[in-house]
Amino acid sequence: MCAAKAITGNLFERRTVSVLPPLPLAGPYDYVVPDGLDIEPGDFVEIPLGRQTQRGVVWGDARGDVDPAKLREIYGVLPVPPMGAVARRFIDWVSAYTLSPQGAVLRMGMSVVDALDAPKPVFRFGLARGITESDHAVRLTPARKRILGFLRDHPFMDQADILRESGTGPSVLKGLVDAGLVKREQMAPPSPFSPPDLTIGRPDLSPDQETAADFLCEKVEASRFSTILIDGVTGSGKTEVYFEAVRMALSLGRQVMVLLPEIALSAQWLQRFRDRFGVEPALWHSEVGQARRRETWRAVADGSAQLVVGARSALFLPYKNLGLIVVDEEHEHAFKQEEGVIYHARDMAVARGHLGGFPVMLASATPSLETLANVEAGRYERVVLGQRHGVAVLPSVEIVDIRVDKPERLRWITPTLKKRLIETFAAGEQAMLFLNRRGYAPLTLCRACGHRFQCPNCTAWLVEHRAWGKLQCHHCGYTAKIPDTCPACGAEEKLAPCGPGVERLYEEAIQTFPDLKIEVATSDNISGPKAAAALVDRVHNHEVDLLIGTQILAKGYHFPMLTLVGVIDADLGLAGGDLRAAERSYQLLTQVAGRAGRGERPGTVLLQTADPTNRVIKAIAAGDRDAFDQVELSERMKYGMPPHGRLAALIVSGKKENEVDEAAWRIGRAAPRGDGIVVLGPAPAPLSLLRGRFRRRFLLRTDKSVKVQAVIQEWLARVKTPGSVRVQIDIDPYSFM
DNA sequence: AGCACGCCGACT
DNA sequence: GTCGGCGTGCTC
Repeated sequence: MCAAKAITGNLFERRTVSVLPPLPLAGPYDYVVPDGLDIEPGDFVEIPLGRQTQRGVVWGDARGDVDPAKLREIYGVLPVPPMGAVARRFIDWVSAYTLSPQGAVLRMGMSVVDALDAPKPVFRFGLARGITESDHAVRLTPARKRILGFLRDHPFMDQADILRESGTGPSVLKGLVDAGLVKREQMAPPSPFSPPDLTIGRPDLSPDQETAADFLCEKVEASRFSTILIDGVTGSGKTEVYFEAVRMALSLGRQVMVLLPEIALSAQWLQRFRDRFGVEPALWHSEVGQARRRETWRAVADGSAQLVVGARSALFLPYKNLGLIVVDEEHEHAFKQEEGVIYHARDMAVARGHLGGFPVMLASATPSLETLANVEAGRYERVVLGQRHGVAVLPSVEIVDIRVDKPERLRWITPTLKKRLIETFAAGEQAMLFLNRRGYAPLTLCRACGHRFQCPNCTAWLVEHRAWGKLQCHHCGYTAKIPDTCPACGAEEKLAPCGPGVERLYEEAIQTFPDLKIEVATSDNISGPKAAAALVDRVHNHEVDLLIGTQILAKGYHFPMLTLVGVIDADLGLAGGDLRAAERSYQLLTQVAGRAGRGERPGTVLLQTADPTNRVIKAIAAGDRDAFDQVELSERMKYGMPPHGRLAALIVSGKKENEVDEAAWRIGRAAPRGDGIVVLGPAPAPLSLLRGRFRRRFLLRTDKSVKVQAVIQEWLARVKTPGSVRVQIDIDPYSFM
């Protein structure tokens, strides 16, 4: 306790603390603790800020960097469990790592505005003890008798149940309460999350899986920080194995967080969870509604939500005693947040485990090179699950050279793929065509003048969506009607779609296979868990013969009768100068390939490519992940790129191009120099115009030993940029947009 | 993030 | 002449 508090009577000796509101301020602000208020670090408090009332977290001692006369008093403490010390240190750490304000990080875990209010009281009614009806001169009407009778059999029911069961109105109940025959009691609101059932026995595991599960359980029991890669091919049963670690953590009374990419599509994962633990986990993702978010937030804070399954933002919830994090599909780029606070959830999860002193498990069939490098360096441990569980055999992968095996004009299915599709359908099996392009055609141009439809806000083509009759920008959401005439030259009926999207592929498929049930699945028509579950049901019930879709089909699904996967354009992800293009493409295509033959029937994958000698294509066809990883790692090594060196990006953006250029030039002049530091730029960012903002980019490449954050902070402190120009910092960039 | 202050276009 | 657009800056 602060000594100043003891000295009463001196107006200037006040107790002061710093409070962090969930706002992108430079840091926590100092406040005065009113007399008699008991305040500890971590408490959620209500504070005045400007002319509004804000909420924040008591961060620690006052900073004392502002005129004491300016300090205002805290209004009071909010009725929620305080934020733990580890959670606060985690926010500080993420803030320092990503170079974002602490308040911006805090905001990600305080997005539920009203979760901090006192929960609305719950009342229960029961018979007043020691009082019999005859004791009182109370008229016992039939309605009153029904209520009393019901309460005798069912003590402490809520009002709605009593009234429904007794067929009376609220006034009758109130009359009984007033007469003293029934008492009303306020109850703590029940937690919406039931504790997992830990008595369900371990499922049958293969010897491999048993060994892995035991190893993971030991790690959980040790209650020490460690990072373990669960490395196993698609279908090897990674989920079942880490479920055993989850069970162990739960049985030790610790909370568990499982991070999944694109949570909306994990209906099958949830079913497996229900089967293993007999309850619903607490879900946390963008589609969870307001009321449920509020409940979940509180249940996480008070510990009654023991298992949280979420998208990356679940990292910042105020866990009461987190003891295990699992990052499933750890290589997924969906874990990288690209806006606001820019971070990679997998890396933050490892940091969270480090601060909290518990294990973090990363699962993948195609681990990221970063993670593999950490395994090689001994920082992460690894368990390997070598074989597909059960009888399923890995699919065989064949390359189809589209330069030799040419599709017809304006067609994309090669004769070989068509033949295999026919065979598959004849055998009563299902097939999937994979094309990672939404819409009808990625580009529309005028055959008369060459005009191309471009987004007015972004450096990007407008994608035709024939289903909506619209042209759409996939970066900013801009849409326009498809005109009849060319807006540049006025020519009629000269607009031509260029290249295929899934809609166009669907058109080709129904012409080729008019008698089949064909369905398209993209984020446009399969949005949310319900739509995904319905699709899964349709495929299972064989209401679909041929599934055409984008990357949303790549992961997680298990369709036993799906035996053929055709990748329409395996070269698609390989274009462009992106550092991770090869890795990403390898991972995506491997995941897609994993959809084939997961049941008893073996699967086949056909990769259509114009470059059969490409190392990514060859590696997938050979099924040789290690060889691919080694080549890719040595390529990265050659250029000092991650995981061998460190990378950070600065994006300078603004609405006026000349201001952005001017600011970028000044930042460039102040660029750091030194051993192991290379600055590239300023260059127009690959999307040099995005959502109406002009963008210039710097890439900072350093040796591993360099403190990138400090270098960038010193760099930006040397230049002043006008308020109209924004500088975003992306530590460990993934997207090069 | 709000909310106010402040300086340029279309209206009563 | 104002009403109001959102650009810019501040909140302990």
